[in-house]
Amino acid sequence: MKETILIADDEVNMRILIHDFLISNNYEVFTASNGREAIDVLDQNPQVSLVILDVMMPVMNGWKACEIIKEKSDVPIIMLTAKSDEKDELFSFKRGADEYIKKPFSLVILLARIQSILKRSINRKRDYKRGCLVVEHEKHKVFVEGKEIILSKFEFEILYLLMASEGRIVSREKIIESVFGFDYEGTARAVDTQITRLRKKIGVAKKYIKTVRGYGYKFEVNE
Amino acid sequence: MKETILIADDEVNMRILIHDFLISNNYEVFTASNGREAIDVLDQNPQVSLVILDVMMPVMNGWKACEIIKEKSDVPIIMLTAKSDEKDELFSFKRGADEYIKKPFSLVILLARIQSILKRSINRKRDYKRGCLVVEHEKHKVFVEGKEIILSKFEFEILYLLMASEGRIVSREKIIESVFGFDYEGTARAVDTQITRLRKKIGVAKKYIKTVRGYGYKFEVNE
DNA sequence: TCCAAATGTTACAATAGTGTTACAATTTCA
DNA sequence: TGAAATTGTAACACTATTGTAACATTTGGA
Repeated sequence: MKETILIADDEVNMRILIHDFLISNNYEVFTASNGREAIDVLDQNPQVSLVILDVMMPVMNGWKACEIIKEKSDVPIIMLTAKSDEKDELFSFKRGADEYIKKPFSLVILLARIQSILKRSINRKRDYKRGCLVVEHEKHKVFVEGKEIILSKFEFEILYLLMASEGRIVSREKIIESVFGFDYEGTARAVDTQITRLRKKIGVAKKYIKTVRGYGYKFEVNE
Repeated sequence: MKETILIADDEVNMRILIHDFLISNNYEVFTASNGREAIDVLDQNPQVSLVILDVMMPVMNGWKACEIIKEKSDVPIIMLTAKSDEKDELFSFKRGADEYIKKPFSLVILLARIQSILKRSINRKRDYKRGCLVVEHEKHKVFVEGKEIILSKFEFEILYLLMASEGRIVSREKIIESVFGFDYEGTARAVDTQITRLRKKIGVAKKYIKTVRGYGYKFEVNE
């Protein structure tokens, strides 16, 4: 059974970006363009298991929506904000938000937070074990044949993204969008370099990371 | 581009009701009065992006039709039933239905489910199973008699295009436009070469790719 | 501040994919 | 039947894609 996530953001591109990313990671997704709408969708769909609220929205902002939602249910809430003001963060937590993510953020980080929260609320799996490769997201650790491997931030996130998309092709554009951030300006070849470094570091586990010529990369275990 | 929906229900009033409602909501609609007809319509119109099946129909009921349709492709299916029996619901899901709506239902609910499903499956390509040939779009894999075949990008895309156009002739121009891109500058003979290579790689499944002299190529399974 | 790690770009090598050509095979139709 | 049109296919040269090392910059800590 798929988990259902509700996204509320007034920027349509942001909604689509997150929506598509979550769909491709096997979630059911609803969207809303302001706080009022989010509350309506939530009333109609009690199966929603997590809410993502942008702080800045017309009609009803994220803070207010968060407060109202938390009065009625204890569905977990992630707040998104462009402000880096510490006061805002405190403000969100006081109103019951479970997580607080500053824009811009990478989708992989968002996914990790979502999985972390869902695990907390329904005992969901978030570490990956495939063949001789183990990735523990919370501890940010990677093991190959039981031996710990130190990866850089991007190497880790690319590996995590590929494993979360096991069996499916992940294009360079997708990797850039999800890992480097949607405002990344560089060339797609940077992905190749990261993949090369990742493969070198994980040694024998490199066999799981396959190149799909013309499309991108794919994580796959043949056994 | 309008989405196309196929409705199969033996009650003519119900067909007309749903048909008119969907037309007025800007969908393209086909209708069928039993499961057998639904499958025929689907075979003739691979662009159908969602199927609504009534469970109780003469000739071939909704369960059976659902099963047969899902064997060939993964087009989303909504089952309609008058029974409120829990077992039926389980039965439908087991046979691959994506949604299950109990009669009587409001058209607004139906529309909401349709939109939700189409949103989910937009940009998601179907998998095809024909004879000894299986093509999984998302995983980008091709199997002949269960054995995986590695195809290049163009070979894969031509095969996919032909299968999506099963039974109909696809001209070289169409293939060029769809696969090579509208700005392709080369000769149409490049298609012939790709077809040759494709046939060679898929071995026994080559019998499905037929040359239609003077027109192009056609994917067809005779059994 | 300084150092080490991380990162993106560039350049070049290796590989896989592709289009064209030429000729063979087949089909069409008068 | 025989010539013309169409298609099949092998061989070749050319392109595109990817792997990777090396380098220059940037970043983040001591």
